[in-house]
Amino acid sequence: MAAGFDISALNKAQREAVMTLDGPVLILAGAGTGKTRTVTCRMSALLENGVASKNILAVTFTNKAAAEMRERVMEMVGKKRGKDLTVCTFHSLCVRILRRDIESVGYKKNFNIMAGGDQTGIIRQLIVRKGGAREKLKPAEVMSEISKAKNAELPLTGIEDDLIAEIAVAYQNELRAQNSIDFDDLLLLGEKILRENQAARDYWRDLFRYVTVDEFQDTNSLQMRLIQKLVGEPYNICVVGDDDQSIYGWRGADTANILQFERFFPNPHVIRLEENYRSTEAVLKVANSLIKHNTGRREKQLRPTIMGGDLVRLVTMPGDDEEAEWIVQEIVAQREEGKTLEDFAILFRTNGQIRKMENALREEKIPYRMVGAQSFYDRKEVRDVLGYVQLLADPEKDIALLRVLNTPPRGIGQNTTMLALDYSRDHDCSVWKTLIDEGFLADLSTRATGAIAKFVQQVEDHQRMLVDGKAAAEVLDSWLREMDFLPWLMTQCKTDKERDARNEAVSQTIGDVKVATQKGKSLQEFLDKTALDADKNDDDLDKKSGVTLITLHASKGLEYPIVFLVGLEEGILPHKRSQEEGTQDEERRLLYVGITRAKQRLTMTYCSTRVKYGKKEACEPSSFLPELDHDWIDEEDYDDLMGAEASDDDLRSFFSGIHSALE
DNA sequence: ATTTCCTATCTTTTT
DNA sequence: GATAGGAAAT
Repeated sequence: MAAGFDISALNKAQREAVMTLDGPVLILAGAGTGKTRTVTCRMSALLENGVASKNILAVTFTNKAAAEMRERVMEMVGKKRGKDLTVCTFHSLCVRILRRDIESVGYKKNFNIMAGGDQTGIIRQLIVRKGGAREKLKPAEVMSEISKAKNAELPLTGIEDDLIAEIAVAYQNELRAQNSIDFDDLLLLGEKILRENQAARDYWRDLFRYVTVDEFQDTNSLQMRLIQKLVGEPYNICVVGDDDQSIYGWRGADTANILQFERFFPNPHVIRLEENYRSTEAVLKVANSLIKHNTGRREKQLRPTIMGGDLVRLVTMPGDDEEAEWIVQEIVAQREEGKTLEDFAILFRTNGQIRKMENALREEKIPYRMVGAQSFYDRKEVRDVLGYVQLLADPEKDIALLRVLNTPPRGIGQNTTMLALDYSRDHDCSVWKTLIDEGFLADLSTRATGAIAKFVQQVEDHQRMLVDGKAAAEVLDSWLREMDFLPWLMTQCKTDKERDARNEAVSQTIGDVKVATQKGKSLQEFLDKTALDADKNDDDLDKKSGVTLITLHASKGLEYPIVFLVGLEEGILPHKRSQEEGTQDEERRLLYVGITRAKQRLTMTYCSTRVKYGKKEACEPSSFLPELDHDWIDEEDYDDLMGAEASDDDLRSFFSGIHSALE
């Protein structure tokens, strides 16, 4: 028996989960109840009981969660035995299914995954072309309608708004013409293959005999259907979830799936984990008092194992400046008590709230790490570099070609680009083919043809270097040098900080190419991975030290000794939009998730004023605040706190500041 | 064709 | 208060 796998360390319910290996299992795991531990132990138990690692599949929602789960199982059973485990997201699972059999649903094998900015770009173009610009149609709205239709298995033509339907159909045609699919197609086609192609279904069912789905409350109906197709008798499926932590309703997640589960997979073994090992009683009392205001949830109580604890603090701030400054001061003060920066997390509802906090931290020279801000792969310079990689792999991918055609500027402007695009459409060929087409070049000015010839030459030269066996990363690097990409990029930057960040991003991308190709991956495989790896951040987050700044959404599954939950104002949490859409329950769950991240200390703040769009506006306290159990809350006011501290702590730290400055 | 300067719009949350 | 997209100037 491998070390590290100790069943006696588990409680009764957890042990039951670990020992029930066959048949459908539904684990209802409240926040902080040792869910990950239970699931990883259960997977180790499967291995202990002789199930081959290649027959085990665990599906998660983020790549990060997948990596973490894999690592923890490996720790328990050893690298060798866990080697062939499949732990991945729904989306990467579907990529595997599609790579094998996509031809049976009418796409070519070397399909392309369309995500992020490229997707928005296509939609934006189509909005302009179809005349949606004057209706102020937003790409995000169109995308969300398309996504809804796909997830509900409805035809795009059935979208209610005629204009959006038209754009949606055009969008799908565009993707099809590019042999590209988007995130939703990934699931849609994966499910379709499993449904229609019996050989494929048999193959995957035979391979994955034991399936685990993490964060089950976040599955949408399409993912649910996919699971159904993937898991056949004897239904060795285990799902883990908590309806109180369902915060992705806007992406189609449906807690009804937890109920559905019992219909699709008969007589599941239901196990409830309600004993919380993470937070103090005070934190849990407040969390429970909030969540019980939601209707239609499975009644459950998180039972504390750590009794008492500091009262939850609720501090009223005059404005968002003071909020940021005060929190930073708190961190400084508590650090002196021996806490490390990694113990602190600041949680907020919207990304717009980050900046003030960042500035305040930087002023005090406190390092911080950010989660859930802009995705690495959505950065302009990274997508440009990836565009060039795509060109090396296949110049007929129009989107990539158009993206870098004049980036950096090389004399192929809007006019020429539009002409090329029209020509390629008329002749039903790729833009690349157009650029090397005599018939097209004949009508252009010598200046334009010269610029195009030079570009085409570059592409061909570097493709040849690749064929000649030169490493892809080197080819890419020399090409970027040849076109003075970095110098040009630097001129686009305003600050040194920006220059550093972009420089770093570019060299990291080149490094990523190097690593991937050294591992024997093709360039196309590398590009696929980047498309799915939306949660990749600048550096490995865990390696970075400092205070964590994180959105409530991104914080799910994480825990911190000391949590600041900021901006508890009506319109922010609950978000203004949720009132219009009637989704306050989800906002309440979001706050619940935030509260239950805290292990020891929780401080919530709200501001009487906040700067929005550069204008100071008055704010109301969040309507959730009166719902909280005030027996466990200590209400404080910024002015009182500062008044009191100025005569005491503040002065002391002021003088110690002077003291250290003189040293 | 490219740069620069102005203006309208924006803020949920993400695989 | 940033940023993207458009008009005007180079």
